[in-house]
Amino acid sequence: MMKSAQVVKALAALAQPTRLTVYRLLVTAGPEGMAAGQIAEKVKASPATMSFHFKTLSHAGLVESRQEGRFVYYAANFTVMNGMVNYLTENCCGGNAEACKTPGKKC
Amino acid sequence: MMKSAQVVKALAALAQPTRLTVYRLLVTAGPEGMAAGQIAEKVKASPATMSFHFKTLSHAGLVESRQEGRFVYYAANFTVMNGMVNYLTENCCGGNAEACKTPGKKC
DNA sequence: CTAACGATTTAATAATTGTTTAACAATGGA
DNA sequence: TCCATTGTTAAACAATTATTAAATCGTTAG
Repeated sequence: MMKSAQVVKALAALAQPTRLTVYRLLVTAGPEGMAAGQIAEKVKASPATMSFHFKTLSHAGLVESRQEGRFVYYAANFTVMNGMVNYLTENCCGGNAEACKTPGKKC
Repeated sequence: MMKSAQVVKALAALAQPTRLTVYRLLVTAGPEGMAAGQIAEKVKASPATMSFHFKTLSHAGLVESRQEGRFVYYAANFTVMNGMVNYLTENCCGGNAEACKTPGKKC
């Protein structure tokens, strides 16, 4: 089970428009990821701002990076996000799915 | 489809230790929810602080409230969280599940 | 080696967020 | 009605966060 502090960190990392866009971009890109500059261009942010955001996402464990020549590639890591979702939905309705009267929710 | 701004708001609402605890408490409590004071006692926060956090969660659409006598009951609303999760995982690996090499991830 | 390119770091600033205290509603029992 | 109970609101302050500009680090082509 993921620790509360790590979940908070992951949620905070995604709770920012630029980072949320970046993360979704990387989710779509798949395991190969994208180069930092390529992402920066897509989201229209300066290199320094991007580095700041990448650091936040990395520190939260949501993305991983690898150097390839002069480029740094970033790729999404789904493990933390899955852990986050599981943490949030744990013991829904006291573990009793039938008690869950919220329409559209599959406990 | 949920809008980016709303997803950011929901993520930000959950990206705080006290609010995350409160939300999980309400997820476990189910549709009946819990009284504000009962929650405050559980998470050891002052009434004013709780009101501030409830407002943040409500404004994000993550919880709903109803008055019952002198008590205000709060209950989790799963629709926004489901929308949030769908927004995050949309188009994983370019929509090609076989391209998803991340272990443990079910695209 | 030198210069250009891609990205990160640092320091400074502006904006946002969380907590506290005190004052203010609203409800219901005596 | 009076008063205790339950929560919310408002103002002030400390702490955190996002952005910018300038300097720096690594890599590779010439």
